[in-house]
Amino acid sequence: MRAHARAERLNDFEELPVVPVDADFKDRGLEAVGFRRKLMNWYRSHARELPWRGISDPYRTWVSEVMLQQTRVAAVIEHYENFLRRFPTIVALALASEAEVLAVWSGLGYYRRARMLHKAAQFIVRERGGVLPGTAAELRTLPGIGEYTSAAIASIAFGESIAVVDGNVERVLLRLTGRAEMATAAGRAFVQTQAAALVPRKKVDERGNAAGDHNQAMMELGATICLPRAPLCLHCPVYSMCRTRGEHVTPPRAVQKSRPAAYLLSLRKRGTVTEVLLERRADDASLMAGMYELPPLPQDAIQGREPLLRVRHAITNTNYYVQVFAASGPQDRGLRRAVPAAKDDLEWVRTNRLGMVPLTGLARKVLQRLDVMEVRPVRLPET
DNA sequence: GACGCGTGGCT
DNA sequence: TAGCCAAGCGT
Repeated sequence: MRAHARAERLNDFEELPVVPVDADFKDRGLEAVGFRRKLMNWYRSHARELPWRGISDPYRTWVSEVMLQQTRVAAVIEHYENFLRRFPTIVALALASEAEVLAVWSGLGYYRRARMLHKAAQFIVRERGGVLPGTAAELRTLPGIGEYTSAAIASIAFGESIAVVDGNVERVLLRLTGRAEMATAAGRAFVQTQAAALVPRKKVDERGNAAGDHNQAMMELGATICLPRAPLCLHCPVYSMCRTRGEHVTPPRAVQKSRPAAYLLSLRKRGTVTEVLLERRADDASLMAGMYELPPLPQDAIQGREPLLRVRHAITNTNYYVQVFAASGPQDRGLRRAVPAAKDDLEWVRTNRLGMVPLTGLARKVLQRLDVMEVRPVRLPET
């Protein structure tokens, strides 16, 4: 599929400015000094202000990098501050239960990340006196920290001169070097070499953390300018060095599927407290194991009934069209009996405790939307 | 090396 | 409405 970025983004212009390509870097590689200068000048005036920028606590950098794996910045911002208020240090995280950690992570997705972050914190406290390792090689051995995250933490938090290659950097470098379609093993190896050649060698420059800032600038360029579908080439600081300039194909996306889903909302009063019926997902479930959700209802149980709420919920490539049915009155006993779950998997939970329960994102969304749960779910320890 | 793992705002 | 998108990791 052709990228139409050029035409779409040039409404007010006759054509792109004609700028000669700096050098024949398709074979020789990008000219590093000039590239870095252009990139960093742009980054210093255009970098987004994000809560994890300009901090000096490696633990916070670690948390932010794990949260950012495959996750939008906006979603991370919503959880980052909350998480760090609840678990301000590695020790605090290590001492928490896994359920507490998952409860704060609820809604961020990829819950394995939270479990591995928790396990790594416990390992660090047990084996390393609570101190995060300071090199990429050591970080790489921790659960949940792979090639990308180890390089990101090492360069951003500790100034190590090591190249970071994420999806953004890969896209930027393939396009810059005229290999935009080379999404192969050879292409990735080429990108790694290019990225390594561009990282500043000096640990610290007159502006601060040379390698960490460079890496963040590369990613920022991919995230805000060199976009996957429609790159904003007119705003690109290294346009003059680019071989493709928006003229390249973009890979097709996976097709989306739609599926119906139905859940039961069952509330009961116990004196002054309200309780909601939740179902705990199996520990061996492939998706969201051990987390809590509203009890699912079979489709044939909801025929002819009006839902209390309709929401859409997207999981990977499937859009779930979700209906929630209330069973608060005695007339709805039939609906409650239609829940196929085993009794052991069902649990009445006080609504004022929902913030401490590891809910699935969908359960959290539904309970908040129906005012069963506060929007601010995290309860701080009594201060 | 391929696959499975979540999410929700935007259009 | 339904499709698109976005800072990886482990097996």
